Amino acid sequence: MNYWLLKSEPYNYSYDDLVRDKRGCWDGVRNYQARNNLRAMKKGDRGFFYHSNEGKEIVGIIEVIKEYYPDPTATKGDWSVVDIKPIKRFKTPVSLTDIKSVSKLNEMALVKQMRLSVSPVRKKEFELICQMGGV
DNA sequence: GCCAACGTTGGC
DNA sequence: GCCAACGTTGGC
Repeated sequence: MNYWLLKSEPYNYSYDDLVRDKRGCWDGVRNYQARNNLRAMKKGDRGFFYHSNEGKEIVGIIEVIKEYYPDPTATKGDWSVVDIKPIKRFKTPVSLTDIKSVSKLNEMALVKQMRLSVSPVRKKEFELICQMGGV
């Protein structure tokens, strides 16, 4: 199983919105590297849901429930989406500041490549952050 | 609101 | 194919 991190601005789409909807379609990605990461996702993979701009923290865990298919919101270009569902909300959200303060986590794309909206997470990083989140 | 980092575009 | 100009993201 692989692990991922998905960024969303909470005023566009928050973890609460995903919980309310029961499942969500991760659309609107317009960056090749992020798209390629979406395409590498397998059903059953897990990921973090990160709130950018407001909060700047990982708020919970999601699971990929449908592998990539064409982005219905794309009028041109070759873009993809996956479907996800919420798994568990963190007891304590893990902030970017927290992540930066842990040297083991400083290799994460979240830190090194700030603007990448869909990025891979290593198993050890995933497990450590779950612990930090109280899950 | 500012601006650094980075991606994209287009002239040459 | 290089690179300057421009646009966007997202932390601060």
